[in-house]
Amino acid sequence: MADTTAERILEEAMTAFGTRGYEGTSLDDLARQLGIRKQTILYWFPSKDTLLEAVVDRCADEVTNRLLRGLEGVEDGFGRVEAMVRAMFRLAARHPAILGFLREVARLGPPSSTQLLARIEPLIERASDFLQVEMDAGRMQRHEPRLLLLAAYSMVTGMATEADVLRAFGEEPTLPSLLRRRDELLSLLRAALEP
Amino acid sequence: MADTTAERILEEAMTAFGTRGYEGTSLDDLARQLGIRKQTILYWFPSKDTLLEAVVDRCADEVTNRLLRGLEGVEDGFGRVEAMVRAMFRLAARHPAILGFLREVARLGPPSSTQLLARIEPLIERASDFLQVEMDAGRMQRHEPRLLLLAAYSMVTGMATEADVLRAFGEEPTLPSLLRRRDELLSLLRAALEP
DNA sequence: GCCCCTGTCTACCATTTGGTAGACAGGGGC
DNA sequence: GCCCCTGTCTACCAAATGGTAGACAGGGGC
Repeated sequence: MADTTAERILEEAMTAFGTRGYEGTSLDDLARQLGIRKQTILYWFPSKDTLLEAVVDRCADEVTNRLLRGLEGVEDGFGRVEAMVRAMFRLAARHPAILGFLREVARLGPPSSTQLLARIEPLIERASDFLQVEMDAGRMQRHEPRLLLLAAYSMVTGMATEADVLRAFGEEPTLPSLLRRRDELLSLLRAALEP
Repeated sequence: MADTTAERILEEAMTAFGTRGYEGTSLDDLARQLGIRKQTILYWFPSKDTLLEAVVDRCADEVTNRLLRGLEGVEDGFGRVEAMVRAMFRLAARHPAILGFLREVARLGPPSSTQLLARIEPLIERASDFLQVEMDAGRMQRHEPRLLLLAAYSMVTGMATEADVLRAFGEEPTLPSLLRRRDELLSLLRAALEP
């Protein structure tokens, strides 16, 4: 958020990597978009790889914070699932490229994907444990917790991004449409989870 | 399938584009992997863009055929949903890169994404109509048909690909694991759709 | 035997890319 | 006033990339 040069570079790089891809983004393009020279980027981040690592870290932080804040004060069973979905869609609305970046990192594979996942794994663990407890207590229909999470994650990233695919499915990349998609996804999850 | 040079190039290009990305794949790499020279590729496909278009067409054909064949003879309500999911997972098992390629095309945006979607749209239309009929007849829980399709599509591509993400969710990229993911996804869909 | 057509290759080329070397501006410490 | 440190820039560079031009091998038609 601070308007330092390094921050501005990170922000723009995340957007660019998330939309045009890592290999599809040249340092010169990035610099032009920022109104600076490529060498200034290389001053702050000694190589393109280093820049990617930094963006990954920043992205992990943002996702983590957003999810944790979304969960604050929400205690009951399905409410917590709903809170997480809402948090992710809020993220997608405010910063559309971030989910695209997540997907790009997954595609790039190690070492970036390993780095990102190491940061996110605790969240997965926690969510998985929570689901297990709820299911054991009979407050949710039984499913494999981790696979359920994977399915939910796929749905969220898919439904929040993929502008062109959306168009084929009759959706416009607008905010009201995004909210409709969120509500539909919640309705699906509710049908699949509530007893 | 014919072992002509053009076919071999298309096959290898789909795999490469789907795993390393379009910009991440150079014609020289591609040629090396095929044991030929780059100029032979440019003989069959006058430019990299042209090659991409051809791969998109081929991919659309393959997905269409696979889905239509999967649906043959399956008439009852949820059975058709299940048949489509099974067909997609069969595709993923036999040709893992193809779903990655779908995703890559979505990321690349127009004109490739437009081209692909124009070919697939009839399928979406048909599936959407079918779901609407089933819901109207009370044989399925009510959801927005097109959004439901989008969610299902996202889940399938997400759960069938993303090897590294899978690892974080405790899944190995093996065939038995793939089948477990398929069954879990079907169980989710069943819970959300059957009355 | 000759010709031409198809398919692959060698030889290049201009542009782009990530990265290095070093000039230079400006501002604070002393 | 001088120094040094920080941050940005100009000037390059070697490698890689998509693409062009054209040589060449071989096989079928006649």
